[in-house]
Amino acid sequence: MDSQAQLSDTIASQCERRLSDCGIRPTGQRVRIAVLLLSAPQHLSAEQILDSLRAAGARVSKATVYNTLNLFAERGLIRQLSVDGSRAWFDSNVDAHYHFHDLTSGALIDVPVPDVEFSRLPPPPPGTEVAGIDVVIRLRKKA
Amino acid sequence: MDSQAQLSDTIASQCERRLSDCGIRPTGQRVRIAVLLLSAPQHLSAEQILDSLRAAGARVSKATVYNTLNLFAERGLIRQLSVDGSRAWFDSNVDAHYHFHDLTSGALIDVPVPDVEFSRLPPPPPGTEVAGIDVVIRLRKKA
DNA sequence: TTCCTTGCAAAACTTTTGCATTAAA
DNA sequence: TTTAATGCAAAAGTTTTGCAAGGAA
Repeated sequence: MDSQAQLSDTIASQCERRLSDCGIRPTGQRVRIAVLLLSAPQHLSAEQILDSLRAAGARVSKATVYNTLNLFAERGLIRQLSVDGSRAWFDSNVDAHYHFHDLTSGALIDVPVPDVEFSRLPPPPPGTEVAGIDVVIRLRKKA
Repeated sequence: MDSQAQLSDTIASQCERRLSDCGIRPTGQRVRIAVLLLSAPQHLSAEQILDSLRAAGARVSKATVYNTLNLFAERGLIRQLSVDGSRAWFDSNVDAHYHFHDLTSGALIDVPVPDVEFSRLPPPPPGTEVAGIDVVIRLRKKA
């Protein structure tokens, strides 16, 4: 076994562990998706994940990708974002953070929490409480 | 002509005027959609607008509703929002503002700009400038 | 007439679902 | 063996598009 394969095994093992910890049975497809998505903080669409896995030679169905992403999101392993109306983006960074959205390229860039500070926020309407705050800073090319 | 009809005429005339001012030819369907949407600050989906117009007896097609909403948004008469992945919401309030998003009911509520104050914001990446900032405060039922 | 708008249907796209098959414990 | 996951295809939901017909200038 070369070091590349060994490294992959390690990552796969870590992912299996994370899935198990969340009460998710670490099946082949789920681990593959986890390895792809959880290896680094990133934003991927279902289509990108499907293409990536198939390009790597895996046999995966669209249904499984969606089922898996929804399951991961439900268990808090990933976060589903709605920044543009076109499709969902799946964010492997589940720590609180915000986003730049580059309108030219469509790219999403993480903004760490300490980089945004609110000195005033409205009180939530009666009977409700704040579940979370999403901030999307839209970017265009500088004039 | 009763006062109700007179009032409607006035609103329709105002809408026609706004469309003309934006370089949009004020056709029957466009004015109808403008009257519905621009009469008050609100958030409507394409489907809601279609249903509303048809319930009022108008002959309108889905294609025209979408064409018109896209045209209005392009000209800055309305704003298209992506708060949940399910569909687009069209906001007749184009002044800068933010939103509460009630996760229980799905309702959107405007948050005036002065109610949110940033004491710190990240600098935009090199070569870009901030085109706008969207803030969505998600609400759940209070425990 | 000429250009633009509309309606309808179909297409395009993303996401979900039903069901037979396969894999996991 | 028993339960759950997968693949495939089809369905569902939203939005766009092609094109013929209708309306405005």
